[in-house]
Amino acid sequence: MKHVTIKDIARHLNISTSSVSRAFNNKYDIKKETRELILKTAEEMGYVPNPIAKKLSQNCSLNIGLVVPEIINGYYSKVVIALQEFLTEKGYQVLVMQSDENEVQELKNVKTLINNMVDGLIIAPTAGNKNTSYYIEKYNEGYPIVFLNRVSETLKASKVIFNNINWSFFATEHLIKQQYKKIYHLSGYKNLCVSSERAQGFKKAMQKYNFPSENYKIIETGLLATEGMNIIEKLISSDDIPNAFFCVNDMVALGAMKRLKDKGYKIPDDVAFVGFTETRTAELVTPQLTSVKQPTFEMAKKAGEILLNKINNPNSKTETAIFNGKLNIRKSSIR
Amino acid sequence: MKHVTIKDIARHLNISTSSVSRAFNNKYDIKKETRELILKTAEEMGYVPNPIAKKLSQNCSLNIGLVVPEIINGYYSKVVIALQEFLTEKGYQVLVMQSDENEVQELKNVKTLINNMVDGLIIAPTAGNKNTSYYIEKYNEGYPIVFLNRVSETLKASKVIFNNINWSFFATEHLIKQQYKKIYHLSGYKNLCVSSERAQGFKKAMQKYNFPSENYKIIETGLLATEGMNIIEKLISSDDIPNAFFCVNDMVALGAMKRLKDKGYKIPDDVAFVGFTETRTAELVTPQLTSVKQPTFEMAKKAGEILLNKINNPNSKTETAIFNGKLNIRKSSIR
DNA sequence: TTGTAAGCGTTATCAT
DNA sequence: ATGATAACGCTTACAA
Repeated sequence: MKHVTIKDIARHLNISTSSVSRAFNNKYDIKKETRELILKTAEEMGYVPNPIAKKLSQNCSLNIGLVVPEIINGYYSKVVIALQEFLTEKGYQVLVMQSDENEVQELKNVKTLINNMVDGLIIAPTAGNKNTSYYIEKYNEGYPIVFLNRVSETLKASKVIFNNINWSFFATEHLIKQQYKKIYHLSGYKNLCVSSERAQGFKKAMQKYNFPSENYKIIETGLLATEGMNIIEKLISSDDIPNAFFCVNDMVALGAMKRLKDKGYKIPDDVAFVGFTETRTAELVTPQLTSVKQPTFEMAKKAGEILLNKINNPNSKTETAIFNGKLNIRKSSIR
Repeated sequence: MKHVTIKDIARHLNISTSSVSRAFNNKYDIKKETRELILKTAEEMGYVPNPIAKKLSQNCSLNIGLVVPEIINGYYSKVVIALQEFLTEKGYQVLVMQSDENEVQELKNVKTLINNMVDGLIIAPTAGNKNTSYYIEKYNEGYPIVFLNRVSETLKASKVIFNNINWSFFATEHLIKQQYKKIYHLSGYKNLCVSSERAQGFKKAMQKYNFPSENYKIIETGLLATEGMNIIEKLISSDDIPNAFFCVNDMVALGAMKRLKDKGYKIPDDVAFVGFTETRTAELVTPQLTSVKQPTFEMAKKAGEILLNKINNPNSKTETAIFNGKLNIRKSSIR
């Protein structure tokens, strides 16, 4: 159990610790044979460098902090996987913390990670923006931070975001072209910027195609399947079911669809559905759900790239990457 | 950006660093007023203790390593969340690494975490057992490790597992009592112990209720929805569809169910389904899927408890916790 | 090419 | 109650 240290090796070979250190870092002058001897002995003695000590003396941790709203959400699992893959390969370790869609927890996470001396942070914020000013303050002090998703295009910081407005416009347009005449948008929380952007895209399409205002509606729900179910109950009881729903995400769409099916509605004949941010479940339900797919892996990787660039080059400029997606049309929305 | 250190405070107040340290640790003698003065000044100066230095000098990291097969799987997301919650409260930080169902990656993860001086490890192994001997070697050296799930009851190490045999027996029994006469089990990989245990439970039920051997079958598939879909294609083409399927997990069940529905089969009238390890999707499909629910949060927490106990009391004995679940009966399996 | 020694930010054992 | 000081394991000027 006792860790072998650089000193043990030095003593054993009757050389100095600096030589041993050099042998491992291989960037100062050192004789080839000495180096090889050291490495060989180290191997034999079962030496493993102590990263903690390394961090302390180098004042960098080779750790990156990643803060996500929730890991159980397939989208963010993908983000975690993608960043782990990308950053591990670059020699970094990813510390993941999840905020549980809670701003207080999120701020705690960020502070914990900063205290643990991560070299940089990737933050996918939860709804609300109470913490933004704190993050921006850190950002302006030069702390390497990249925001991912759920931040406004106008935020003055490096970020990777999805073109929500355009793609919800396209998704809505698809429903319009399928001749659905009365279309409702189930939106997420108002204070979540991806929600409001998707609502904007929806509205834009409604206006471009001159929908009379009684034929469309934006209804604030949430992000969970149960919330999709609940809103359907309400709409049914007020006898207000449209021909089609465009939903802020797949979970809401799936919940709403489920409840309508249970009540005897036929999908897509009675009511059509389009979701957003494709989940694995979209293909497992009947009918399969039309949805906007985001290039999640690419977006996460891009965030990693921007962050590493900032870490290695502190004067690098603020960088914003905006991604486009793809509308996967399936049976839930075609006549 | 420059971190304020204990030294800065000491210099500023014209006292020694040891006093400052004492003020924070509050376990050595120190005068109340000095302590308060120090804490106040520290606050003002924006002092934040450096955990890296602390780790180095205390030779413990207050980090726990958690290795899971894949984070995108809802089951393991829950494990991550549960352990994060439990361990954070106890003052530990959780480093999550995922193995991507790959034994080589898993071994790498474990070694990375050990090198990073985690105080203990919770390992939820992937399929296969190439690495087991390495883990057991470490375990026997006294390294605190707790295995979670997917390990055999006979493994000589601390572990938290689910009673797969009994609960797949109950799940199968439920189908039998619903009068389904021909029942197939879609099993996972043979070398994954939870798969073989669930297959055992299935077989036990078949034998107890004297099913003739032509009326049941164990078919090895995998753990993914696509694998459930594929096996249905095969069975249809060989005209070999039973009255009911008991599946190794929900994803396989959902995939199989989807494909059968697409082919015009009625669920549960033509074919019934029972899954395992309830997913959120189980309630979103039509009909809703009957499934065995595991007490995931409790199991994860128990693993954390056993681990902390081992860390704080190195002589504590090997401990095994076996959990029971609940069969949530839904429409996919009732006539 | 190698060794010496200071330093990273703490804790903890001595003295005082 | 407080202060010096060594120690944790490693890196890195600087000297030799």
